[in-house]
Amino acid sequence: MSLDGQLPPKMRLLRAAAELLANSGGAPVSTRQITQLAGVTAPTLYHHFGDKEGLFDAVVAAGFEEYVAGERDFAPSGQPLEDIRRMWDNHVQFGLNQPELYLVMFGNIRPESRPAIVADAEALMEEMLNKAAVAGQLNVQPREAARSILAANVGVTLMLIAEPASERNLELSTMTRDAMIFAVSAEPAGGAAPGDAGKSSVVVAAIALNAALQASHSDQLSSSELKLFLEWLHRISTSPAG
Amino acid sequence: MSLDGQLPPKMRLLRAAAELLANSGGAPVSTRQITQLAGVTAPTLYHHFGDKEGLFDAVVAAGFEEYVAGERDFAPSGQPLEDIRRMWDNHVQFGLNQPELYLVMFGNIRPESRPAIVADAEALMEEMLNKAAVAGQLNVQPREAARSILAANVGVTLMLIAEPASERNLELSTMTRDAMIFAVSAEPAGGAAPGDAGKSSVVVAAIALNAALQASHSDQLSSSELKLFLEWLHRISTSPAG
DNA sequence: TCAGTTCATATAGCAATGCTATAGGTGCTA
DNA sequence: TAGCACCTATAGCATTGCTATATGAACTGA
Repeated sequence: MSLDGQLPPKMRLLRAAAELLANSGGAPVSTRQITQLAGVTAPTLYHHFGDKEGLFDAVVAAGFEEYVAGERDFAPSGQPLEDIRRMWDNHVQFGLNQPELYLVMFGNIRPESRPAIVADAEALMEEMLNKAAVAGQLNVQPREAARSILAANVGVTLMLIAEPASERNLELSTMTRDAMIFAVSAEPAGGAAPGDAGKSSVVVAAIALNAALQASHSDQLSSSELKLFLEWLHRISTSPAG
Repeated sequence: MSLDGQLPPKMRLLRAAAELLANSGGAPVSTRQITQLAGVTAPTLYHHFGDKEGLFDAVVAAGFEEYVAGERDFAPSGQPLEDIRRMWDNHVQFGLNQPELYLVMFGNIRPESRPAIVADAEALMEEMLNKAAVAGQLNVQPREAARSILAANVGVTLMLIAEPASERNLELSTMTRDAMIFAVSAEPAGGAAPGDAGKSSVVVAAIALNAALQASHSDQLSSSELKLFLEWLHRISTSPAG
């Protein structure tokens, strides 16, 4: 029942935890199950990982590597928004392929304590959205867009995981995905802009400018400065004289 | 330390569980804490609720009543989509006001076992969206729209709960909300339709027709029938002769 | 009035959980 | 070989959810 007898105990613990987590079918996984499968006794676990949560965090870190690899492993298509779509789909697929791991990563929410993984995922998406912003394809700041899209992405994935596998309808995902991307994009395939339809191309240009500044590592506008900047631009673009 | 000595033990257990849950700050709540605060011993709990989860479900049911009351307690504005916005905001506010309860209700996801509460919330939103559909304001079937909007709504609320209270930015909510509502609505304030911009008013009319049939309690189209129906309509509306 | 039945609560304790105080190897450097 | 740091095991603690069993109370039918 022990796992790969010759690996170091730390690795065996990691693998055992990952395997049990993946096959637990939602049931909680005990430290005793893990240590037994790893062929190790309890203090070894706590020596290496401090906590049960510490061990799980380590498993999650490995899972996150896999997730990030999936998010990066397609060549940039040159159309950043298309890449965002693929990121979304990859996110959902990762969640459905490894629901237990996904739930540990994204479903273990506690008030006022955000899992580090969420911040990382946001950064990943923001990075991609920055390219869209530089290309003048974004309606809002990349950070806000990333947060919004990721929130919807997580929500959809959780819903799909919660559903019986036979009833899962990926249309929920694609529909929500396109809605979110359309909402943040400056140039929809159809024509007009969403929501407050007054958002002019000046705003888009300003966001693109800020993103470009950020990409060039030069001094950039603070969020409050950008807000004021946008306000001025908006006033100019809608003034009778302008 | 006991709670309202004269209420029946069942009620005392419910109140004790609710109170501990609300003030636990995310820490797990034990049955011993609950029974002690309720001034009752363990078997009483299991006699009335069977399970710890059974007790929590009962607490959730009470919380859900409150939630539903919030969702219904504003007069229909005559603009269903505006009511959907209020439902969304009420949902988020409920989550932020009672994060622990919310997490038990919507955050306790397990693979392939969807909390009953989610289905109820979906039904609630679908009901409202039906009015929009009858009014010809919907781009997709009410059920799909409800699922999509609710998924995003839950995702956003979970994100906001996970954030430190000081950093919470409700713009994330309003932005995502408007994006989702815009995506499912037939007549955006601006002009064109989202995504596949080819969706004609014929589709909207068909959805409105189906919703009206459903509301009138007469025989309605099955989802597969509707799909075929829509396909025909689409073919007609895009045919050279039409 | 009183035995019988049912409901509701208490006593005491079980198995499983996460975790740890303490001690025992094991391999290195001096 | 002595000393030292690192890693692991024995054994056990407190807490967890839960229950087998028994006791009390309230009602029912004769």
